[in-house]
Amino acid sequence: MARTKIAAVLRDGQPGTTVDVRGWVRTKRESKGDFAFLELNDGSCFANLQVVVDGKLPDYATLIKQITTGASVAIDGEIVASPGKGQRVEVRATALRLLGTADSTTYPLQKKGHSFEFLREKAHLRPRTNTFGAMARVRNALCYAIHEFFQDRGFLYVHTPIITTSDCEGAGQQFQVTTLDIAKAGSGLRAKGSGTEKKNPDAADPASSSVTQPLALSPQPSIDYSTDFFGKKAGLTVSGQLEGEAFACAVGDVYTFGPTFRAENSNTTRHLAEFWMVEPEMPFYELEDDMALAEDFVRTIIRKVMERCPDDLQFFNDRIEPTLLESLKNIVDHDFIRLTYTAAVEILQQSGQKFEYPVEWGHDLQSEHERYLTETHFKQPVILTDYPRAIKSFYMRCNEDGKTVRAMDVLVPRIGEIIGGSQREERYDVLVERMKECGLNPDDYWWYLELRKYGTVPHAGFGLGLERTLQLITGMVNIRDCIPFPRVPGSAEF
RNA sequence: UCCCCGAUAGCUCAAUGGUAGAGCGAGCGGCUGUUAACCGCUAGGUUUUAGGUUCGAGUCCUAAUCGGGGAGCCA
Repeated sequence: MARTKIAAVLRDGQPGTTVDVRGWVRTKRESKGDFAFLELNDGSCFANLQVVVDGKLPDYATLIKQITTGASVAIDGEIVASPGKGQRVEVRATALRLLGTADSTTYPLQKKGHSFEFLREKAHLRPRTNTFGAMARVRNALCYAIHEFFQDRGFLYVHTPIITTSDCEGAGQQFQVTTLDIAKAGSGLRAKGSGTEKKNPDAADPASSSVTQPLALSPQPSIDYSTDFFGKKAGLTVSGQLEGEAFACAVGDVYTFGPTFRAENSNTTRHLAEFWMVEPEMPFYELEDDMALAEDFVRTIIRKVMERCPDDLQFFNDRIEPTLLESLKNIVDHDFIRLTYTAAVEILQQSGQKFEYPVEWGHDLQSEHERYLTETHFKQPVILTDYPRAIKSFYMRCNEDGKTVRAMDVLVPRIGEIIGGSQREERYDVLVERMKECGLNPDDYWWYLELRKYGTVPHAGFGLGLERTLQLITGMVNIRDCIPFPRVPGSAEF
């Protein structure tokens, strides 16, 4: 008999038919001597399958004692209508095989709730819990919806490199990739109190006195990268955008969807050192087209996950965030608010709200400002555009006012920025000037500039953080619970 | 990286500077077509680590480590 998944049994199982089901025991309720109930879960759906094990089965007394929370079993049985409440059908076991025990005195997952902090230390076992099983299915449904959205619209899925030698992607600190002998190269910045670190060569450089301290190895003046694997300094990608533009300016609408790495010492509920990002890039798009796509994208993928994972989302609504379904429906059903950065600053300044940081044109908006706009003022997602050029990246198209760029951020309640995008600067001369203005060397971007030198076109794109989207969709507070095995500063176990 | 808070039984948490406890989980027993099952009993501790103050420290002080929340960087 072929194994049947529990989702299929619960959805389609007809009383009178026989099945082979396998999975992990969530709980056992024993009726002395007579029979026992097993709650079986195989991850195929949120619900457990109730299995009734009769006391007359061979070796019942021995087996049932060894079947504890966490044990794995294979069961042949008959589907019967369930006389009890809570399930349409259940399985009456005719044969029971114990595949693996889980010693109840040491198995970490008990028949009770656990804190997420505790489960993060058991990342290999937490997918066996309600919350993380649901997260895995929602994450899968979300990724499916993302591909579907772009494929339906004729976008090409392109693979941009994970390893890059363009040290100048401009989106954050890179992890270094090297085959050089690290042991001889010095200690990382995380090594506290080591006297050797006092003479950091960057310490006196005002350009590096940003609030973000890189965790990557500090460059040693003596290192000759021409002897390294790629013949020059290499790192893990912080964005596939620049390479994405190369393909957008050749084969039309494209998107990338892959892992992204930032070696920033960010310790928040919204940051990971390794995360997944979706980056579409479209030729002949201007900012308005970019915004329209981004909005359609966010609303569509949320709607599809709601359609495909109703049980999982109901669980998140019941146990994690009571306003979840309401807020998701609000996003799906309403147009996003669109306004310029300048207009947003005016709203904030006239709000009468007391902010810890003052609102001033030219400064980037703080978390509290973004939250006020999305959670208090508009109570729905907001797309802000035309930010001051001084606080945005070099590749964003300059407006005629000389003060702003064609940038757009999609802000959502609870999470803040979920999408960052822009129309790209397609004018060669303007881009070169802008690079210099940002303190970059145009020579380092020679191939990126050639995209403007030869057959340049207006184009635009954006990036969406997958795990932040999962925070939005599931209501989970900490982004570390939205990725199977989180990587954050000081932590990459598993 | 900065600010704040925390670390006590397997888990979640109590405990005036003076004998370390509860709930849940676990083990055993009872009861029951049960479903966060229920009832009783039992076991379970170098109070994160290293120093210090004190007659005496889970409690006060210093440092380290780890964790959480907030901020910055950003997706």
